[in-house]
Amino acid sequence: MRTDGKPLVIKKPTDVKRQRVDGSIVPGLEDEATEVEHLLEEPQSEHISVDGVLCFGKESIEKHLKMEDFSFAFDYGWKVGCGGLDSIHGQGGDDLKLEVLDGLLDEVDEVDDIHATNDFSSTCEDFLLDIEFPEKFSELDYVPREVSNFHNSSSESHSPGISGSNSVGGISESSIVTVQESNYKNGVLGKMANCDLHHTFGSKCSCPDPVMETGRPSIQHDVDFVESDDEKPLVSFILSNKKVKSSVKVTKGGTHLRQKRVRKPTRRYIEEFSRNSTTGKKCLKVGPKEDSPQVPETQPQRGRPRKIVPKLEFERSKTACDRRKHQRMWTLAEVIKLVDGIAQYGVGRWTDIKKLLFASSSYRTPVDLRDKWRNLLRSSSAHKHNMREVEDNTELNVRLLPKTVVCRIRELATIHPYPKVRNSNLSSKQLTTEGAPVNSHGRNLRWKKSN
DNA sequence: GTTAGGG
DNA sequence: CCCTAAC
Repeated sequence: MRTDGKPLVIKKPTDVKRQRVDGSIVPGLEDEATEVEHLLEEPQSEHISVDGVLCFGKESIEKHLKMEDFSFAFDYGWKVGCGGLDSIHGQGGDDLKLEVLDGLLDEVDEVDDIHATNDFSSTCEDFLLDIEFPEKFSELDYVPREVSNFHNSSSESHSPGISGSNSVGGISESSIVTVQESNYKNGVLGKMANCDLHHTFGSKCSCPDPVMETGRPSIQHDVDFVESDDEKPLVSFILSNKKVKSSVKVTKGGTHLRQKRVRKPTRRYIEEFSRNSTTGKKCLKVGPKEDSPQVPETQPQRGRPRKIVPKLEFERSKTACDRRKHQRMWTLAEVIKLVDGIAQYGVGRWTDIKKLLFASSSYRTPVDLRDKWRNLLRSSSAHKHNMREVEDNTELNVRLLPKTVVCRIRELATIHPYPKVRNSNLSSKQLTTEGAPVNSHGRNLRWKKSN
């Protein structure tokens, strides 16, 4: 409801789509409807161009589409016989809607863990049960729009109550339909919905940047806009990750939109998006992923399951400088000490070397020793191939080391081949000269300290 | 907790 | 130097 008492009257259907109040953007009802519909549907199109979408509001996407771990639910109801949303929006929004649709479908394809088919179908099942449709949801008598692309993407699952209001004439009063989908991994739906919002309204969206709101309940933007139409469809729409709620209510007096807070996109999404945008590849496959390399649910997980640590994007933007805050250059004495330690204890006993030789150097961890040794091996290995340059003190770090130290490193390298820096002359050996067993990867197996 | 390996 | 999986 507008509080100023001056309802806006918008005549063009496309303009009805959004009104800016309080800096927020109100999605048009039909867009909402489209969104809802397509979240419930299975991508079918083989190849959908999303040119308009990807370029459209790109920044907004990156900034605003920040949703992870979102479970998602719709809660929308409508009044039937009111002429539906079609009467409100007419055909004007179809183009935009298609773009939104395409974007959504691409999202579907991009995200790893989406189980579009199964989950959607199950969702639709629930949906049907809740609202007691006389027919199966997907079989409802939806009349597709004139645009052929709709067929490509998803004409089947269009919500009849919203976009095809005439087809649900059997429902005479508003029904509240709740579709709860908590099984979604990585909150695909939430992401999609969010994406959709900003895909759709990115160009006009001037609302405050809603990024980085992970895990918190959403801010609710109240946005009003007035429909010129007499009918009063009611669409409310809940995005919930623990009750994140958005609702759009369209009444005669106006529309109430409570816009969810947006989450940052997943890391994968960002990578995918940037990859596609940089390579100029804007056509993403939608539908059955025949050769898609990213089908995580079917990939056998090797080894210990990774912890799912929600990584925030700004964590990735740490500079290399920030990452190496405590860098301390290795001195020649330290290197010699390390070489001595390795000669004495062997490769791999980094804690021993640390305790015995670097006890006073608290800043040198066993991992540091290991890394340094790895670098020394790498350098000395390269040194072998570029002897001249090294002797001329041109390129490598090893150049700063005395020849004797370099020779010792190389000698130790042959004795204790480090994985992946193994010397060719030792590649066939299965035992080191100390008799330390080497596993199939060339790794020294741990041996007793009494050795 | 330690180590390997990748970044 | 940091991170993480594997052990």
